[in-house]
Amino acid sequence: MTKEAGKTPESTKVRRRKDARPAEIIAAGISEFEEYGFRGANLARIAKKAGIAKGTIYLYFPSKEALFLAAIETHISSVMGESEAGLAEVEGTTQELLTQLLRNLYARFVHGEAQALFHILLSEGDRMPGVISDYHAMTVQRGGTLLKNILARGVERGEVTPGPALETPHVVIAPAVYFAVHTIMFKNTQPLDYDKYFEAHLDLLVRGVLAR
Amino acid sequence: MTKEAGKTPESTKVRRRKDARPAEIIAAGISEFEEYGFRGANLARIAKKAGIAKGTIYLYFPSKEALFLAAIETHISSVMGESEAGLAEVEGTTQELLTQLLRNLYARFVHGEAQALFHILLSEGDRMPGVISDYHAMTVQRGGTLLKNILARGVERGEVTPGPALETPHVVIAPAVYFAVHTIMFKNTQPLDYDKYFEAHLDLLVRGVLAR
DNA sequence: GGCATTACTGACCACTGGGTCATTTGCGGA
DNA sequence: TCCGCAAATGACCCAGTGGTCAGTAATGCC
Repeated sequence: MTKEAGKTPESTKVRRRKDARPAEIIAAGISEFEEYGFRGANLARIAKKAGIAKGTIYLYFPSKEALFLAAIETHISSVMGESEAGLAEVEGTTQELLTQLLRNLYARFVHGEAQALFHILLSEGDRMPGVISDYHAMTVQRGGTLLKNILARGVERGEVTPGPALETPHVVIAPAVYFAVHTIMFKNTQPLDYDKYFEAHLDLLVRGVLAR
Repeated sequence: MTKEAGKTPESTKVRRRKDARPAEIIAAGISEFEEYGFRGANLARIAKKAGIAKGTIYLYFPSKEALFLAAIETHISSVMGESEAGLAEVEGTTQELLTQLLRNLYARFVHGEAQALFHILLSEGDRMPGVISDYHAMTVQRGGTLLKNILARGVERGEVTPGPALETPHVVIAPAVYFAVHTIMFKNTQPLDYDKYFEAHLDLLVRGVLAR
């Protein structure tokens, strides 16, 4: 998902484009950081991807860390912005809402770029508590609230039976995170069957496991 | 979790102990790799922890990578060995078995050293497909089989209702993995309440979420 | 066209850290 | 006690990389 995306098409000629640079550098940075993480990322390579000299990066960002922060920040809002599409508004049974929410979650989290971001933050989040907080707010926090609302409404409608699991909605989406983790670790050796897994996840939510 | 653990108590005196060295170096390596991961680990620091000179490491291991592999291998079998204690043998209802299995899982995975191992492999597993395979076999594979047996027996007893979730037992333990992931990422900023979470997990298994 | 401004360059610096090896030192045997 | 070997040392080597800066050239103004 990288390659020669945003460089001047023709020319080995130098161009002065002060206002376009930062975004280009950030784009190159995102692709680099996604692929190699923070430590593994290489400034010379980022410069190459952006079609500029290494020194130019330092005209716009004071350090590798600063570029990383800017890139992550940009990436988070881009990735999260997409998934904004008002879910809570949709009418339907709780099961329909949940299914839709989960499909959406899996789509971005398992196949999309959200997974790379997750991987980076999981691996190297220690170095940037601020970013971690933002990330938490935009994912866990927001998703949790949304889920709680859906479930609360479900209880009112008699579609959901109250219980501890509703106050800790984490457990409801946990299997999706597990799927992402499993994919990251084992995709090359022991990949999971997506359809089966998704069905099992839904089944768990619908009826639990133990007979009553 | 490191510090001056396993060095010769007294002395700045050099000692020749060919047979004890590898284990000491591995021990120091484990602690270092746990704290910094592979890339972040520093050979000089490992040597210091082991109470030897850097060069000595290379008398026993040809490279940083080799030491890492040896350390991980040792660590995996130590961590996994502990949890061997035959669970499948215990008599009791399916719910009791599941509860016990989960308690055990949480205990090692959330508080124990298994989490550090998980974190390393998740972050830097790409570089070592062999280790990843081993890890998969010793955790996912084995745990999955165990869980399938428990659930199958539960079905026979009429304690478990059959369904897709039983063929993908991943979803059953997924919340535990989620907890570990959440802990790794957010322990300093947004820690979860363990007891509540555990209860919610169990609740999910017992009765699902949606009313029938 | 000439000039001032400044975006841009890339050779260079400084430092880190994995890996080497000539030298030193502990130790067992004669 | 002395010798020879192998264990251990740590100064050194060098590749990789974040960061610098004197010089270059694009651009806009007169």
